[in-house]
This record gives sequence, structure tokens and C-alpha cells, in this order.
Amino acid sequence: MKNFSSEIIRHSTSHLMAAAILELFPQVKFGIGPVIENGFYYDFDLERTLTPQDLIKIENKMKQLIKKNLKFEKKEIEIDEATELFKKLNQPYKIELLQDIEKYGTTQESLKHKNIPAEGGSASGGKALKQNKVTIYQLGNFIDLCRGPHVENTGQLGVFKLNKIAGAYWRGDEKNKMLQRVYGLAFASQKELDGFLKIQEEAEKRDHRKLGQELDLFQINDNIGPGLILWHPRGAILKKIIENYILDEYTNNGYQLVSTPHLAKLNLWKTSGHNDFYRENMFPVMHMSEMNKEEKDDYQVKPMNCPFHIAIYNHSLKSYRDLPLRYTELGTVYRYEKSGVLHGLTRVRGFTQDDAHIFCTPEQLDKEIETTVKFAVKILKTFGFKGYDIYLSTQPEKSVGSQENWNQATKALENSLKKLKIKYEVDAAGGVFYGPKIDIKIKDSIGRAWQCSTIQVDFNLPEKFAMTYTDSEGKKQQPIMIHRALLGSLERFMGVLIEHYAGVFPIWLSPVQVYLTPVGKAHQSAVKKLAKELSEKGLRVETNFLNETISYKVRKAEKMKIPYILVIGDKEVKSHNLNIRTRDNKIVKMSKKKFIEKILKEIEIKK
RNA sequence: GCCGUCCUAGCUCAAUGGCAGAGCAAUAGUUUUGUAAACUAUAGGUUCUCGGUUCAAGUCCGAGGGACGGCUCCA
Repeated sequence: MKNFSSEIIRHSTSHLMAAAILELFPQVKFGIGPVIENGFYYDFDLERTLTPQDLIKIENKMKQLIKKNLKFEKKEIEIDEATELFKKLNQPYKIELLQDIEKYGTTQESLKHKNIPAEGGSASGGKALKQNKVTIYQLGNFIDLCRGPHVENTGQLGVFKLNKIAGAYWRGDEKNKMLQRVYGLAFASQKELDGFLKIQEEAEKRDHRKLGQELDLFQINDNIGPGLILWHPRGAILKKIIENYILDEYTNNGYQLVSTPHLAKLNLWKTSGHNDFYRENMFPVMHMSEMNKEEKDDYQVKPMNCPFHIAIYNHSLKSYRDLPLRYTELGTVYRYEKSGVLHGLTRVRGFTQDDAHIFCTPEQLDKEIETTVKFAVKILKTFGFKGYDIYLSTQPEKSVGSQENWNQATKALENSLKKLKIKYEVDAAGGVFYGPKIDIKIKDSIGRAWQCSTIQVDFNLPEKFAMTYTDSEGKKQQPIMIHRALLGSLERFMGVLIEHYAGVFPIWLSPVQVYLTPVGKAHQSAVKKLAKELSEKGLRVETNFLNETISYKVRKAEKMKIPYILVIGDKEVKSHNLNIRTRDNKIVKMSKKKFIEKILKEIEIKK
């Protein structure tokens, strides 16, 4: 038997599903059906909405079709002929795709989904098709516009499972009709499918929303508002540890701490351009006149910190000798995210950025970018993120500033990446309205990528806010501004961190590091004494004097994933040795002095 | 915002249209415990909200809110 790549198997399974749907719903109109990670999907326009029961029916129909051992038949035909064919089949979406191919030599989807493997999308693919001809594939009664390749017959398919129904806009545009998308998993063997399901189960176990509850880190409360995080004591201490660490790093590396308010007059955001470009992501304006007629100004809760830092810069005349100037702040910003996009800690409406703005001369720009990229990688390593992907995002469709500025800023970012010999991908038109950027996506312990660090070059805000410095010849010059956040949003970063470590934080990040419980009443004073001693060494200690059995108290501490659990009884009081239960469920005997040395050393290691 | 699913005690979940319940957590008492669940009791509810149908609504219908899975978006 021939071996086919999983892309081919997935794509062929997608066709099989479409064929099954055609049998069950003869009126169906097909959208596209590409390969995705671990499987495939196909978009359909159907009379009625599908239910989970329908998935079972479709799966069964697919199995029936497999038994017929149908062939995947390929044909190359003229575009005109294909258009006629799909007209006859009453498939308007396919005709739309054909029109694209005629115009561009490929579909817009294939340009958009550049991550999908070339043989992956139905009627799509990386390379342009030959001008006048397209290939079609037929499986039973189902005919599809498709580059292929496919398996030869249904007997060569692997295992599959339909797992999700969702709405999806035709061509990904919210102005278009919403189609129904059926997602499926497909693998060459049952073993691979099982392996994937196991990883998925693991991902569910480490879901930060679930762990956040189990470890009592935070809540999101309907009465407070969606997308707004309430940090409980254990979560707040974790946040503080991260904030302290990151601010120390910044101030030790040439940044100056500033602090700015959560509100500002609306005019500020008009000057910055945010009011024009991001109005729909800003909270509504506060009209102060509603409070008091004398107050004429409108106010706005801040969606970002930059204009404040610019105001601090502009407060006094700056010399070229002052530059580069780096202002940092843990700035809490509020952005109005649409209700459907909110997600735990990773997509919220109020969050704290480890923000900074670097103001420099053109000559200093390359070096500042380079230093910042290196710095970001170093910081991320401290948190246990070793793998990352880097993206260079270029000028978006809607932007401000001259073309020359854009070219210059993009070039600067490109040069730095090349100089650092870092591999990167270009995210075309993925930049911010005021400038291009470098994004770092970190990979967590189970291989998922998360965007955190962002480094943006901006010539435009300095212009809008009339920023200057005096050069060595006494002439006024305009500084260049770099916006950068290395962790991004603290909330988001903490969500990623929770999933990365599955709640089992390294010692330096653990909200509680040592858990102490006496065996009986007689040992309470010994526990109190030890707790005080450990706290004085800077350790985070929790004691439990509750009327509970030892086993129960250990169980509770284990569930909270506390690194060291110490039970104090006669043995410990007499011998001055401690019995320490670690997170791998081992009990280690050690002197108090040695234990303190060990744990303090473990905390130091991160640096 | 759009498509779909869901919403009952702090958490996880029960309850043919017919008295709103269990386990865990919480609180109190008893027990003073040696490394993942002692015992007993108590308390805990506008069944997301509003409206409708019905003798009777957690359950059926309508509107709204929120969560979840996607889509779009993510400065």
C-alpha cells in the first residue's frame, strides 16, 4: 500500500466529507475545504443548521462511501468549461473562486492562508495555476475545483473524526454570508489520532481558566464586567513578583520609571490619531459637562500609554546628549474588545502592559532595536520560554505618515534582525497604523505559540506631538520613537505562564513556596517559629493550624502545587532535621540550614 | 459584532410541566491527628434577568445578559 502525507490524507478526507454531505443534503452549496493543523474543514451553505447528531450521520455516510472504495478522479479542463460545470451543479461559490483564478492565477484564499501547505486548500495552493486551465476532482457524485493531489481511492484514507461545527464568513469577510463550517481531525493511523487526543486532553488540563480557579489565582465576575480581572491574593502575589522582576530589569538596563494616569482629555487621542484609527476599540467618551456645565472637556480612558510618555519628554528641551531616553511604566490600559473575542486572561478589556518608549536619534535606532530584541529574548528565557518565532510586520493598508518614514522604519527593523542573524518571517501589512514592528511569539511547553513581545518603530507620533531635540550644531531635530512591550500584557502573559507550567511554577514564581503544618497542638509554636524564620529570609510561607488530619492538609497543599510541604512533629522538634515533601511526592530529610540554603539558591538560579 | 451550544448553592452536577436536591468547599462542635479526603451538625437558592403560555414553569415560548467553541478583530 502506498504511503501518503498527512496533508494529502486530510485534504482527501475533506473531499470525502463534502461528498457525504452532498448525499445527505443535495441542495448544499460548497465553500472551501482546506487542510489545517491535525485535520481539515469544509464550509457549506445549507438550508438548515447542523446539529451534533448530524455530525454522527455525516461520519456514518463517510464510512459507507469508504466501503464503496470510490476513486478520486482528476481532470484538467478549461476555466470556461469549469464555470459551465459549476453553473450546472448550482455552486455559486466555486464560480466566484474560478473568477479569481482567471484574474489572479490563484484564489485570494491561497494568498491569505500562506501557512497552509501548498497541496492543502481546495481550489487553493501556493503557486499560481496555469492561466486557462484548472483541475477538478471527482469523488462519487461530488465534483470539486481543486489542485490536489489526493489519494487514489477511499481505501487509502486514514482515521478521521468530525469534531466541531462553527459559523464562518464566506472568504473570511464579516460582510459576507456566514456559512457553516464542519471541522474534522484526520490522521494516517489510529495511534496518531489517539496521540493527538491525548495532547488535547493535556491542553485542557492546563487551561489557565481552570487552573486559575483551582489554584485560587483570579476570577472574572459578571457583576464587575466581562474581560476585567480580579486577582485573588495568590494571583496578585504572582503578578507582583513578575512586576518587581521586570521593573528591576528595566531600571537596571537604562530605563527610567514613570507613572501616568488612567484618563486623559479626548483631544490627546485626537492628536495621536488613535481616535481616528481605533475609535471602535476605545471605551466611550466621558462628557464632563454632564457633571458640571463649567467643565467643557471630554475625557477618555486610556487605550495606551504613549502620549503620556511623550508629554513627559516634551516637558523640557532635550539635547542629543540626553538620548536615548527610555521611559517605562506598568501601564494599565482599557480597550473595548468585542464580546465574542474575550477569552480568560489572554483577551481582556483591561490589562497592564510592561510598556516603554525609547526616544533616540536616527544614528541610535539600529542599536536600540538590536539591544531590545536581545533583551526580550533574555527576559523570556527567565520565564522558561526557550523557543520563539519572530515576525516582521510591515505597513498596513490604513496608515499615517510619509512613505519615506515607513521605508526607513521598516529598513531599520530588518537591518537589526539581519545583524542579529535571527530567522524571521514577514507578516505583510501586519504593522500598526503609526509604524512597522517586530513581534516575538513564544512557544510554550506543549508547543503552542503565543504573541508577547512587540517592538515598533514610529516616526509619526514624534511628528504629531512636535517632539524635538537639539543636535550638536544647535539645530532642532525630531527624535525617533520605539514602542516596546516585552511581556506584552501582564494578564495575557500570566495566562500563558500558567499553561506553560501547568500551574507548577518554578520556586521563584510560586505564590506559596513553603507550607507548614504541625502534627498536633503541641507543635504549633514550633511551626510559628519556623514560619517566622523562613519569612524573614524572604520566603513565602503558609501555615495550617486547622483542625484537620495531616493527610488532608498535605492533600490540600499538593492540590495547590506548593513546592515544599513540611510536617512538624516530635521528630523535627527533637532532631532539628526537617522532613520535606516535594512536588514529585518524595520526602527528603534535611537540616533546616541546608533547606534554607537550597531554596534560596533555587530562587537565585533564575537570574 | 456574526454562527452554534450552554447558564440550577462558592465549585462539579441532579430534578416526566407537579414540595429545588447531592457531593465537594464553607461554618460550628467533637477528635490532636506523621505525609493525597476523620466524625457529627449547621448554613447556603430571585434556578442569569425581564416578559409570556399554564391551575402549576428550573423545565415550554419571546426578548435581553453572560460563558463556551468557532468566524471576524486584536494598536
